[in-house]
Amino acid sequence: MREVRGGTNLTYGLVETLGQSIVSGEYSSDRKFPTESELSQIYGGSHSITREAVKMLTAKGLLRARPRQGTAVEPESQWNLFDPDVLRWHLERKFSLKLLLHFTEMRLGVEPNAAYLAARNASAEGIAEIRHGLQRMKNAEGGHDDTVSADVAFHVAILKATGNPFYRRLDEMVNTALRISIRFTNMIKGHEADIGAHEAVLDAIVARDPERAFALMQTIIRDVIELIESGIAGKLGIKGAWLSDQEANPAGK
Amino acid sequence: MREVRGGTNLTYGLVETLGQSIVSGEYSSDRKFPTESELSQIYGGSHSITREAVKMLTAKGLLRARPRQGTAVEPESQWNLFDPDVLRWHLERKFSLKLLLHFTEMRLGVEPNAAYLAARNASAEGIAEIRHGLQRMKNAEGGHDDTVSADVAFHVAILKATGNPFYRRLDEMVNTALRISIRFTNMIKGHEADIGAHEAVLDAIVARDPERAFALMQTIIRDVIELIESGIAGKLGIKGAWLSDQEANPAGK
DNA sequence: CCGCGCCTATTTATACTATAATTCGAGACA
DNA sequence: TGTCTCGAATTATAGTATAAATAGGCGCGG
Repeated sequence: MREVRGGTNLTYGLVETLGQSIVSGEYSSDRKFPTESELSQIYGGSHSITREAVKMLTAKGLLRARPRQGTAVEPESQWNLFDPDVLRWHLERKFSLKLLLHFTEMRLGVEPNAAYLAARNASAEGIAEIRHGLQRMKNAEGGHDDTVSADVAFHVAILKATGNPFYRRLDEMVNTALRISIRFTNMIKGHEADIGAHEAVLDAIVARDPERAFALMQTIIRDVIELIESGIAGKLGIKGAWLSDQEANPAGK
Repeated sequence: MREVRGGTNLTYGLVETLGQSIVSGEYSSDRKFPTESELSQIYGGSHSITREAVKMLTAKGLLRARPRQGTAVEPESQWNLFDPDVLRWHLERKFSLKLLLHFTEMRLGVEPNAAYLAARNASAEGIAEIRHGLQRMKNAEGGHDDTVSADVAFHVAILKATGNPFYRRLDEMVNTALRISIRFTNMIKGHEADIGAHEAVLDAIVARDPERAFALMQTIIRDVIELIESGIAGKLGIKGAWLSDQEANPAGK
């Protein structure tokens, strides 16, 4: 998990404020974005601060700046979606089943294979961390820990146990996905994380059985996907306003 | 594929130069990095340019800047590894089987599932693009196209056909992985992309058979992984200097 | 001798002013 | 209607200056 440096100085504060406003849809690629000069007026800070903050957001793919055209929000297809800050700002976005589905489809690609690699590569420390995550999940069931933090800890420990830097770097993606997911499961009750299924994954990892770890994790996540797809199909009484993501329906604004 | 904006102005030029130098290991987290003032002297450009470039690299997780400490390269664990520029700069890094393995393990997580999702979600245009990629691969076999570009086109078309923005955004990761991979396969001859196996994936997608598409793509990539692991185990006559990645062996510097 | 507090120096952070460069849009001319 | 030129809009770059953060060294007291 990356140390967040927002808010400690003016530049980072502006990056945070603008980043959230962009990812949450307040500014978008089909609407006018303030010029640098306007940004300085609206948010305070000097021209230098504004330029530096705009450059940081440009580096993350959120903004583009051109002489005479000014500064604009890039289409979402240009955003660096795996950037830890961009991921985190997604938590400011209005809940949407479509977005949750996309996140969970990504988890479906990543996490079974992470479990597979963890079963092959995990060190003793790695396994201890997964075990700790599971224990936290059990504690959370009794109200002694935070459910989503515990779930995140378990899954992130598996990513780390892969020994692969790319998987490790997906920790923020999983964190964000799970925090969005909890909003969904809170809506529909009766769908808590299945601790037994998670424990089975840990057992397969400990047993150094990659294929089994893969299959078990795949099942966990496919179940979530089915649930989400049920929601999208209207089978769970979820309101239509939560079906689509903000860019998919710009006319709805 | 993202439009690359390096070199068109001083700030972007400096970002490109420093980014390459960092990712290729010329600057690293255990060695002194120039102060802003030194950067201005070494690379030219004013203080503003230097600050803006440093901020951009900070936004990508490559650098950190603190009063009095100066500017330093972050440990690789902090780098935004899925950042398109960071990925591209990996091509400047010395070849390493370990790094290729990491990339390919990531592909193993992503691409079978991309094929699965493409089989479920691909539009007619999406399928046409995959088909075009395959045709390019066939053309490349006869010397009428570039092998790696064609391979990239096929795989990226599948990512796009998923309809999922996260998968779509992994195009640079796959591109980089394949460009590194070609260096390996060029070393050991006799291991070109298996066009038939790729065609079978397309057929499964066209047939809307997700599980089959998944399995076929998984096989393609597992085969590459086995080959890489053979190389790592010394079974292919690959020299030891190419086994490890640059950060894994700082003492070897 | 060790720990704590204070001061100084180092480097980034911020502000400001000014000019240069890019590029879009409008108007004029052929 | 198309092309070219010019002016304006906005970013890009340069430079100067001060403020803020903070590391390190030194001195003093226990």
